[in-house]
Amino acid sequence: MAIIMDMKDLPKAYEASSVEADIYKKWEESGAFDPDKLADLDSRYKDAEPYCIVFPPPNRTGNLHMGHAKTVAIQDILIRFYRMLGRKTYWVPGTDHAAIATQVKVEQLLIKQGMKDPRRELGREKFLDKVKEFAQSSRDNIVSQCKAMGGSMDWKREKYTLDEQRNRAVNQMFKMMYEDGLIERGFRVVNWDPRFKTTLSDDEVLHKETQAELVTFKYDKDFPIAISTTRAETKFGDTAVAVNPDDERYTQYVGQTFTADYCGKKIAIKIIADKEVDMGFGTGALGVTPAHSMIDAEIAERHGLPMVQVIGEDARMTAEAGRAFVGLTTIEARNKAIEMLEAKGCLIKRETVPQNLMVAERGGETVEQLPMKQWFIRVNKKFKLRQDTLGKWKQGEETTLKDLMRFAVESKQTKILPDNFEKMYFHWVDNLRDWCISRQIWFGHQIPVWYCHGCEEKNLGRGFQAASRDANSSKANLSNWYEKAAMQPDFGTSAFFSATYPKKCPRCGDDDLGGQIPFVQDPDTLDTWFSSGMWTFSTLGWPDEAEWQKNRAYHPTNVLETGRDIIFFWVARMILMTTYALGEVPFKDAYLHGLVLDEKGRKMSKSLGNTIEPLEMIPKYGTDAVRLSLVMGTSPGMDQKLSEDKIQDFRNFTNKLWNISRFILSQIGDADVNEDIGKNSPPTTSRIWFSQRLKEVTKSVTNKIIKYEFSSAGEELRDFTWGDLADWYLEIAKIEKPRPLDWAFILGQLLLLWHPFMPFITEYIWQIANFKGLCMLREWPRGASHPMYDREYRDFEKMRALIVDVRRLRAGQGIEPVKFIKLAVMADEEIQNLVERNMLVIKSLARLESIDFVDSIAEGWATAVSGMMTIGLDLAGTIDVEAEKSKMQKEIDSLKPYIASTEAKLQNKDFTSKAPQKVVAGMQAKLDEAKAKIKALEERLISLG
RNA sequence: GGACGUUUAGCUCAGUUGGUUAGAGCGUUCGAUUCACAUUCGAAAGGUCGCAGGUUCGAAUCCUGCAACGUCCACCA
Repeated sequence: MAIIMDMKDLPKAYEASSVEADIYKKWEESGAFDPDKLADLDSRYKDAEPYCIVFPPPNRTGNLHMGHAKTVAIQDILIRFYRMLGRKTYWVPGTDHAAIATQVKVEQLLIKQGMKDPRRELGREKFLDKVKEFAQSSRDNIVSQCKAMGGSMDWKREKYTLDEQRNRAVNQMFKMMYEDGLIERGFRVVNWDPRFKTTLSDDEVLHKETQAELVTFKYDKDFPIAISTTRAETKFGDTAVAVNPDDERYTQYVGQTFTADYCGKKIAIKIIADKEVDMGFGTGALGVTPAHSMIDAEIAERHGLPMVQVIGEDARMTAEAGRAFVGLTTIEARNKAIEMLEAKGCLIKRETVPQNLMVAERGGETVEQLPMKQWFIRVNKKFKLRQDTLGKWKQGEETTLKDLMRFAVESKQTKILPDNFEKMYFHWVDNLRDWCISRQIWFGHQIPVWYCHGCEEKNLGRGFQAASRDANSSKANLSNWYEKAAMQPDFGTSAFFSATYPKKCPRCGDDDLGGQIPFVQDPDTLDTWFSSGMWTFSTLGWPDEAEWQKNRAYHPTNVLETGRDIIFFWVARMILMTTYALGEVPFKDAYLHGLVLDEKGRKMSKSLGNTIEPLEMIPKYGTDAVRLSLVMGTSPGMDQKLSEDKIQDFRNFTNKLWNISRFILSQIGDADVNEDIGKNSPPTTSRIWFSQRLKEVTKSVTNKIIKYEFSSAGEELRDFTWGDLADWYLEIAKIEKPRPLDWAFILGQLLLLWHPFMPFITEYIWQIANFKGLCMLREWPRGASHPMYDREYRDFEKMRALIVDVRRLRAGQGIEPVKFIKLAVMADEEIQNLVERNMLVIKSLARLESIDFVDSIAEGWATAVSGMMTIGLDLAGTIDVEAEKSKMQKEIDSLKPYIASTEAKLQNKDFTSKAPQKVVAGMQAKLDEAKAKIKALEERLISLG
């Protein structure tokens, strides 16, 4: 780092971009980011209490945006603060492979480069190589951007959701959950994204408001009941019509089965009674399509109805829809079916209704509901706990994942902040359905399950779906054999791991195929949130015993700090995984911050062109300014609007701090800042006041950071720095001239307090000042509440009021700021003493030639009246007496209603008896002051005639 | 359809269990430039706290209703 030896060489403006990289390097090389090295650097970290945060791993999909920058800024404040407080801080960095998001991104890049169907053209291996290459370069970007933001993570322990150790954790978790019956493979209706040809979890499906045509019809002319639908093309798959059991219109049909000819396809429809059916909607009868509706599938399950799939994975009609429809898109089929119904006279009504279309979160493609064989985590299933859990359940007791998730937050073992998010969390948990965890994409943790090829051969034609999508693994056209085998207790989990899958299939045996039986791994991959759900403990080494035990003290982590938008995706799933596997919560607090929006309140997006890029702002305004802009003026959980102007405002503040420091450094001069301590500077009113303010602000800021009130803490510090220190104490000190070591103390404390918010500039000045060691490792300042009603403290406020009154009077009378003029003061002895003691300061700050104590203000002088004194400024007879009088009259008039209403309150016995004494006394004091003021004003008016 | 949130100065937002005449930053207006900083300094103007009721000695704050905006959840087929 370029240490500037001569203070005079310090530039007038702080040049962030020329110093930040060197400072970061210095921190990193010191080893202070590594919790195990802290004790070597400072003995106070020996046996210190751990403080751990896992950094929400950014997706390896490109660069970081302002939301990430905000995450780094807030967490770095916490980490630096607690490190300075003496905690053994461990901030775990890492990245997320983000499965589908990354794969889709790379696919689009390759298409841009000219490929038509990259996956088909490259094949699984080569395509994955491309994805990995991209993921690696994303990772490098992410790391360098976190560093640019000043993030003090321990980079030596960087983790990746798709690295080997995380893969072991995923496999272990899968195995445990499978053994406990919580993971199962089932044939169920799932959300299917026809564009990317993969399943989606419920949370990855959005609902978009649209208009749809609701048609009311009969399957054919002879069918007794009319139904309504917006999806006529699915009706080939109907196997029942459901009516409400109380609906008398239809009771006669319930239990009967009719055959109908629906647009050329013979269908068998059973009439069933089900309470779910709303009698008031449409005809009161519901066509049940078990294969293409989760709700209908549930009804079908209750009534034992068959399932007929009429839409395929390509979102086109299957052969089950009949020869005339097979191969049509859903929209084509819908229109054709409606036409045919109309032609046959079966169409009763067409109307337009609002409808929610299910759409993929990524890509916006319409999501189909199809029956498929997939892997699920069963959230409502009872299982035996592997260990004592959350202080409520004993090992071996039964519960459900849902109950664990609920209790973790209900018992406040995890506190969600701000707490209104708890309500949303409970609502989500209570309505949670089984989580479909298998995906038909290539990038991710492959499901750790192997199938017997031999058994597959025997089951040709009923192969599982993934194979047909996978050009490279046609041989992997495997089986539903697995699930049968899995039901055999002796098969159990032995097929899970590549090293341990059975060489001999218990079903086929060697003889059937005359040799070795090849086993093939399930080609599907896991939902990316499966691996990120384990992030707090998989990053600490689980399930590798040695490393996990070494890091055990960091878990539960202290706080999970992340954007409010991923509370369900991530926060909830971490609670699920962790309470299940460890019996404890993943983090004590979950602090959620709001989204960073553009200045008009819109989401930032590349397509809108309204993004503000951290990488452009940092060189332009400095990292510290960017960090402040993301923290100040925000409150927990609330979205924030960000503009470049705001960042610029905070750049101005960093420059203010720079110049404050530059001035103080010039006062310190050559003094050795690390040598103490002769006698203190004389205890003036200002000095005592300032040192009390410093302690008071320190205490308050400390408490606020602990309570996650970063904005409030930062604002208090800013007001203190800019207002109390720069505007007042510094100006006063130019006259009172404190000793260099007192200056050094003030500068040191100021830098320490600001360090968590503005690490770069504070460290830089710390080094310039030649303070000992690194700012980032010094002890956090100790504060104190200032003694209430302390005399010097109040004296200073009076003096400040006097100076402001004079300035106001001068400005009001248009007196040139450079001109020194005479002041007359009418006040009691106490005030006179105060003024005497601080004569030089007051004269200088208020630009006064002299101050005289008088019994009355001379006639040609301008006056200002406060409750404690009346002052007069010598205007050398230029004053407009009438204007002066009317100004005073106005002031009197505005005071009178206040006095009247306050007196009324104080005479009200209800008030004086019920309100606290402090409030009554305070009001009385204010009233007395106002009365004194009005009296003085009136006297002055009389003296002016 | 359900839930949650927001509504305070021209703009962005504070306002901590109800308590004295509601605050800050930016912007605006007026004035200032050798002396740490014009990325600055001094001063000023600007608000019936979304609307309507209620509770209370006292409401921006608590309760009820309404409105506007926003977010999340949800397949009345």
